[in-house]
Amino acid sequence: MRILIVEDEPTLGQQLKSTLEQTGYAVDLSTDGEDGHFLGSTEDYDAVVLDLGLPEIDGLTVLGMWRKEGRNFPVLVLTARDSWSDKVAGLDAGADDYLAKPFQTEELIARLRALIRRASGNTSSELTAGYVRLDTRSGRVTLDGEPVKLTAQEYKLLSYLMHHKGKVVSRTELIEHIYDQDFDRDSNTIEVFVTRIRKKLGADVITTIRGLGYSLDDPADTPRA
Amino acid sequence: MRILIVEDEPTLGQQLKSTLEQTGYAVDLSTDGEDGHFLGSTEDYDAVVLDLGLPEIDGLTVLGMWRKEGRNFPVLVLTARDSWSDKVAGLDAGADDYLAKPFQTEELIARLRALIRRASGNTSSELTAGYVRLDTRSGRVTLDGEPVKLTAQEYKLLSYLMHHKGKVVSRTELIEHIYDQDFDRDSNTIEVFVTRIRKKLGADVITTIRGLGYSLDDPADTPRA
DNA sequence: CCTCGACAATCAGGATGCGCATACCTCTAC
DNA sequence: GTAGAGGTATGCGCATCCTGATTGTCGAGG
Repeated sequence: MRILIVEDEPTLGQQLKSTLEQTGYAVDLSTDGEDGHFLGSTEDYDAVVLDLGLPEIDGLTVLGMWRKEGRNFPVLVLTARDSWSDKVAGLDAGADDYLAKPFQTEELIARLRALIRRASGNTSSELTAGYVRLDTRSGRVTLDGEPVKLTAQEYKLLSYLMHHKGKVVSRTELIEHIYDQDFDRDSNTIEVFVTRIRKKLGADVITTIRGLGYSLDDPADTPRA
Repeated sequence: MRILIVEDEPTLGQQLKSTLEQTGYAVDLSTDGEDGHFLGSTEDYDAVVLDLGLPEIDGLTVLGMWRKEGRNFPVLVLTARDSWSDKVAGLDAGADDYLAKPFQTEELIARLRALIRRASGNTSSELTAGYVRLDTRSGRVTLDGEPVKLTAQEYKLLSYLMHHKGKVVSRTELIEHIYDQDFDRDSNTIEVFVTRIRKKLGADVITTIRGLGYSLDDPADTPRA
């Protein structure tokens, strides 16, 4: 999962970035509205953390522009001001959630998790597909009830696929959402991790669609032929 | 739009109900968890406002039960307690948003609006023509309900035709859209793939218009000749 | 009505390149 | 130093695509 943070205060921004990275997200950080808007318009994010009190361009304006451009990633708005009218304005401008400074980092993480989960149409923090079960909250994966040990990257890949269950996900899409901005796109890492995951969870969890990408299917969703 | 409010405090509940009704919603009000759970399980709501501090059954429990039952209406949680851990628990239990008491009614309305808007943003990505069904999201094709395995090129060709259902598509147009940039135009690949698709989906899905190109027609759209 | 030319459909063999697996290297953490 | 993880490099097998030849079909004109 790839996150964009737009936060003008460098210390807070950096702190957020590293916290989220430790949690397993790929994070891009932008410190002003213009740059942030550009990134959000050109790159593909799973969620955005947006500070309203930005220099030059107001956060609300940036948000408005994104929505006008058709960008529909979930946006969590940070606001220093505590007036509820600002919050309402934010929500009406297309924000999906907001958080008033100061806040607990745990809460930010929980809200991001909820946003991403919701954006993928899931209501529970548990994702399942066949015998595989993934708890986004605890970061645990079980196969047929038995806990399975996945490495960080394996988890990220599997998590992204499970959030987009049933969808064909291209290799580039995976790379874009698992790694941040600059990463060597000509590499076979994805294939390698797919292989490793298959070794741990069974060959049939991830389906290859030759020439298009990968797909994770829930047998329950596939009406028998 | 139909809303369910589960709130044990009668005054607040009634006040919310009338406010929301003035805004144009149809509102059901329940004053305890058990009844509220029953309503949510049996009736069909567009959104639910749920107080966490309920007698008898905890709001979190109710929410958990709903989610387990597969109910996926958006839920906005009300909490008197201000501890962030409760909020985190709520979000992880499947809440879509929360609001801490006391709150401004305007804010509640704005958030409900946002929730409903978001929930209705599910656009299906299915194209159909006769017995053929193509889901652009999952990249899957079914014929009369039966899944059909197409290769990448077959899929691209079919997809393009279905996106331009009823239109006559020339061979050059197909080549230009399926292959990138320069491709040997003197080649009969398109014909080959048309043949293959016809073999898998039936000869009548793609009509040949001699000298012009191909066309994919939906029998439903074609008044009988 | 038949013939002929042009266009379309089909078939099969061979090249391509995609995806898989495995081994190898680097880096970090302990 | 060791162990585990992430990433790179390489060879192989096979599904998939393309090519080119052949067969089939349509339609106009004699």
